[in-house]
Parts: sequence; C-alpha cells; structure tokens
Amino acid sequence: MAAKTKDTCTVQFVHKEAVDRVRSRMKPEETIALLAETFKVLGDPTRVKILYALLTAELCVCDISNLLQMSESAISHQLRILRNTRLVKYRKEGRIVYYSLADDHIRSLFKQGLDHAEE
Amino acid sequence: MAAKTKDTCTVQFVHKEAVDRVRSRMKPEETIALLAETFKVLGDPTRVKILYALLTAELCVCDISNLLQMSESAISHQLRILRNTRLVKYRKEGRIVYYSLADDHIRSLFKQGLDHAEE
DNA sequence: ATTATAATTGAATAGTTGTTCATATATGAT
DNA sequence: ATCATATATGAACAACTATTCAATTATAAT
Repeated sequence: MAAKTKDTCTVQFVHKEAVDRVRSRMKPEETIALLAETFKVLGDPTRVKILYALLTAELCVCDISNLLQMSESAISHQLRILRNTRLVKYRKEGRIVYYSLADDHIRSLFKQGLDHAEE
Repeated sequence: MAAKTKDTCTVQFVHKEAVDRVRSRMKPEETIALLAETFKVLGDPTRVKILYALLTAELCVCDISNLLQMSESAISHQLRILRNTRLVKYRKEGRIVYYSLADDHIRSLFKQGLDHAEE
C-alpha cells in the first residue's frame, strides 16, 4: 500500500477543501476520455478543412482530394476517422461516395473554437 | 509545371461547381491552423481533466497533482501548454501558483463536445 | 547563509499519428 | 469477361507528444 507516493505530490500544501469539492464534481474517466477523443479528432488541420468544406456542400472523396490538393488515399484515411467518430456520414451512388456532416454540432463547435482562438 | 499530378486525384469526377463554391467559402490556412491547434490542446484526457477541475475551483499545481494522482512535473508541463494557448491564467502567491480558467469559452465548448460525443 | 519546498524546465523515451506507397475492393462501361 | 476508375485499406516511416527523471529556479523559514 505504501507504493506510488513518490511520484505524486508530496502534499504539503494541498487545499483539501477545494480538492474535495472538485473531486465530487469530476466526470467519470470514461466521459473525459470520450470528450478528449472528440476534440482530438477535431485537432488536425486536414480534418478541420474537410469538415469546414462539408459545412458548405456534400462532396465525394475526389472532390475533397482536389479541393485540398492531397492524395485520395490521405483523404480517405481521414474520412474513416471522421466516420468512426460519427462526425460525417456518407451515401453511395455507384462508385462514388458522397460525404456530408453527421449533425449540426460541428458548426457551433467551430464557432466556439474560433471565438476562443481569435480573441 | 507538370509536377504533382500523380499524388492528387486523377480528377475524372470532380463536381466543379460544388468544389468552387466550397473553395470560395474556405477559411484561410492560418485560421484553420488556429482552430485545429485549439482543438488539439483540448484533445488530451489530462488537459481535459485539468480544465474540468478548474471549472469548479481555482487550484495550485500541487492540488491538481493530488487530484489526478499524477506527478507535479507532468501537470506543470500540461499547464504550460494550457497557458501558451491562453486557456488558463495564473496568479502567484509566494511559492504557490494558482491556476484558473482564462475565459468562459471552455464551459460551452465542453458542453457542445459532450452533446456530440454522448448522443 | 542555509535549508526546505512549490513549481518549472530540458532531455530522454515510449507511444501515437498523418501521409505515402502499394495493393485490394467495388462498381460501371465495353 | 475485361478494363477503367472511385474508394478503401494495410504496412511502413517520419514527425510529434505525454510522461518520467534529474536538475534548476524562486520563495519562505530558520
């Protein structure tokens, strides 16, 4: 039981009251992980560009590749990540796959993010 | 001039009209980078925990270290990143440094993020 | 001055991530 | 069936990141 004392704070100066209050209001690990994961996906310029583009129009992989001047493979890899986190949805029409935004949260997330970043 | 044709889309099936419309509405590279950078900072569980904690109370490094059961060094490194992106601010009182949220965007960003992640 | 401690910092390391390249799958046309 | 093409996928590699460890700075107490 005496393990893991050294790597944590020596705790001469913990504000116990405040820490307890914070601890009681902390979200479960799982929720934190989910939130961080969502932001992580939004934390890449290529994916931001893709999502930003899809705010304006539904596009196929080739369109996005052309728009961003990047290989279709690179775009496709990123689209998979966006699909897995349910940020985009797609529909197939023959060989062509059309991507669009999965819901309307992205618009407000971008707005909030820019509000912070640009202030 | 014939360079960089192979790595981009062979472009048999670009929806020119849509792509042009999207292109005209795209934000400048710099803005995209700023936005992605902000989200990237939010995309780590440790930093999410720190920010979430600071929603409830102002805390010193030692408090956070104790709360999250992580070394002060690790916390301090993360706080630097949060400072650099102006997500937290701090005040010094003797040896102790108190951290708090820099503004109120974080609360709404977390709310929007959770709304998406938990749906 | 010396000692103790809260916080910061730099270097090192293990783990993760984005892109490329080569290949595979799926659909449409001949 | 064969060929062309839109997209997807797996492996590999370089670049980046979070934590640890050791050392440093800054403040307070003796």
